[in-house]
Amino acid sequence: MTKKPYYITTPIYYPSSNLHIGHTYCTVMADAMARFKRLEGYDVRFLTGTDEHGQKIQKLADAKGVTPQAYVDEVVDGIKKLWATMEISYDDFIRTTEDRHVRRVQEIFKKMYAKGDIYKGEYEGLYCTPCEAFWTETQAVDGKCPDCGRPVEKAKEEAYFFKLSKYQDRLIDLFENNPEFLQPESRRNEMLAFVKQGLDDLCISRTSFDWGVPVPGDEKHVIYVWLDALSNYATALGYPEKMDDLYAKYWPADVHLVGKEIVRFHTVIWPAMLMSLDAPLPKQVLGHGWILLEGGKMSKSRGNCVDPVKLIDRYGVDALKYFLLREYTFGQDGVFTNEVMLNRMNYDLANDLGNLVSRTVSMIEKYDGGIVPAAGTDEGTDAELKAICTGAAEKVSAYMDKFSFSQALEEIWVAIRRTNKYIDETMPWALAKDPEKKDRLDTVMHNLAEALRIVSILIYPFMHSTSEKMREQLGIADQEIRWEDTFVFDVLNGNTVKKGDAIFPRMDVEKELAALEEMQKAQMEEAAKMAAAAEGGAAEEAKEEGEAEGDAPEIPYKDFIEFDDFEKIDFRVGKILSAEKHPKADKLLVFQVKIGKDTRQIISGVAEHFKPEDCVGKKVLVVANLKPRKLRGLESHGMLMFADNGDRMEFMTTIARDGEVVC
RNA sequence: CGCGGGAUGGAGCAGUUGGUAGCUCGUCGGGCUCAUAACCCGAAGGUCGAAGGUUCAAGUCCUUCUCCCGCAACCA
Repeated sequence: MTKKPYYITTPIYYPSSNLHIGHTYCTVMADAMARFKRLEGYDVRFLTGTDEHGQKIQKLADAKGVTPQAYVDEVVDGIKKLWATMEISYDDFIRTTEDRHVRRVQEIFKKMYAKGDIYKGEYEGLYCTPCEAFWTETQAVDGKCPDCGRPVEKAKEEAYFFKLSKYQDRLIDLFENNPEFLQPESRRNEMLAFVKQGLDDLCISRTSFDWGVPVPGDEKHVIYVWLDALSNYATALGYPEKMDDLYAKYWPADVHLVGKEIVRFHTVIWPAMLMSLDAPLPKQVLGHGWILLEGGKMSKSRGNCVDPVKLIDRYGVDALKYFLLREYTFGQDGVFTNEVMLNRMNYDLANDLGNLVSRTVSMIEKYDGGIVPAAGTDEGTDAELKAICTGAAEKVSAYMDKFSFSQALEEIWVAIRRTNKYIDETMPWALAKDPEKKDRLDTVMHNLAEALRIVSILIYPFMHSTSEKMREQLGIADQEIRWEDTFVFDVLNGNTVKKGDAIFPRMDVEKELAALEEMQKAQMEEAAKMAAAAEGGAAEEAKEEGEAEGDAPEIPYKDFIEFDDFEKIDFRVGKILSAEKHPKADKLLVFQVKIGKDTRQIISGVAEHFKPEDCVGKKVLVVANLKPRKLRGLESHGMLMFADNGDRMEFMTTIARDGEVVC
């Protein structure tokens, strides 16, 4: 009998820094699904990896004074270690810098070129000369380079384009006729709207940096991120050079699991690429939500980042995995707090499951000398217990098919709670006092052991170590774990249980919260230190603390300017007479600033950082001769100076008198 | 009218194709002592953001509105 293939992937992560709990979340889901499908009897292939090219990596490496390869090698090493710690059961880990990938991406490029879907054109964008970087209109903050803050200008460079627009109709068709292709459904509508808006051809090469896969036959170009990165799902299977082995078996992928922020690339660009290649499309793309912290996204510079390794050290892999899978509903954002996590671990793992194992094994040891008795005659409540336990697997499967991890686990816990209840109903301690009821007592003990045996199989895909611990205590560690064994009861007989340590010790939530807070404080202090170090010039130190998404880019020094240039700036002390919100902009504050005899209006984008009333009366540093400019209808005559650490801003205050010159 | 998401008992969330509103925690009361001060039972508590509409029937479909949250715009 040949097993049905099942191919599941995570995104390939960008190793610009260490990963946080969001990446962990995604990978844990993929792992649970992979393990689940294996247990169900599928021939599973689970792919993860890293996307290692691009300008950002090149720059980070430069700043650190190492080659890009050396830089990514180190980070990737860390990522692999994390996955080892998380016991992630991937079958393949692809790195886009690997020869197998580079070669195959070039083949893919050639194929698409031969098909006529790639043409050479001109890429027009905003160019920052010193950084040698192109930015889009939206990336460039206010006509300035987001990296160095210097002005960008419109520029063109020769580039290759993919005729994405050619596939617009087929993509619309895909979304409209294959509701399964993209889940959850809300995302599908979003993408459909996006595609219907009209698609631009996609720029797929760059000449402004060289850390990438060279364009075959035109080596001053490197292939730009998406063509390179998305291809991994196929190149990892050998496509297009070796199609008869893994590719033949596993493509098209059953599931690409991705974060909601990259759904677009996976459901528009990737399918279009495959259409161009005349290759089958993946069966499904699933966009999961984000794990948010109270008060917004995680940010390492704020020090409020959740470090999965620290949580694992403290609570164990299984507890963390359980929490992630149980607490959040797929596709939706969820909020992470230590308290929620600790409570979840206590209630479900320690109280319900751990305690159940503990009390059951104790009783079997006490009443039956540790030997699990054979099945006896059914009575009263036994049938219901059996029905729930043997029926759980089917329900779990149904939920797993929908990627409803949370509900799948809930279903397992229904069985666990029912088993706890069963103990109360049957009152073994009372049975034990009456020798005539020994048969009944044995039956109860047998049934409890059976229930736990089934639970141990059900939880295996989610918490395999815990499953193994349970099976050890139940005395069935040497038996193979098979999904079909959850459908039957009455199989244990005569095996010896052995009480061990609590599989999930109950935690003192108060104490743990305090300890975690302590850790977090240390983390924040460290972050602050790093920031200080960076300001002091040790920019490369801070890079270690940089993070993947949503982080402030690290700030290199600007190029030298002439003294003449410096002299052009007229710094003054100004006193803020009044401040109010800009009526037509959320982020702007309108200040009336007194500089000596002169009072003028200055607008700053700091409404998120200060309440207007808190600004009044401050004496601050002002650039007085900046050319006036209108901002959403109001004129600004100058610029207020702030210290900015990325999250928090401070006025550059002074005790000097307003109007005084700063030199 | 920039795009999108959300609004369900005190808190956090589930609610598949429309058919008596569920779960966990918390609260109150009770039971039990095998067990990790754990377990079990019962109760209180919701006009499912508001208003209309479709339907025999709507948290679930349609329209309008209010309020939150991302992203986008404004950040001299």
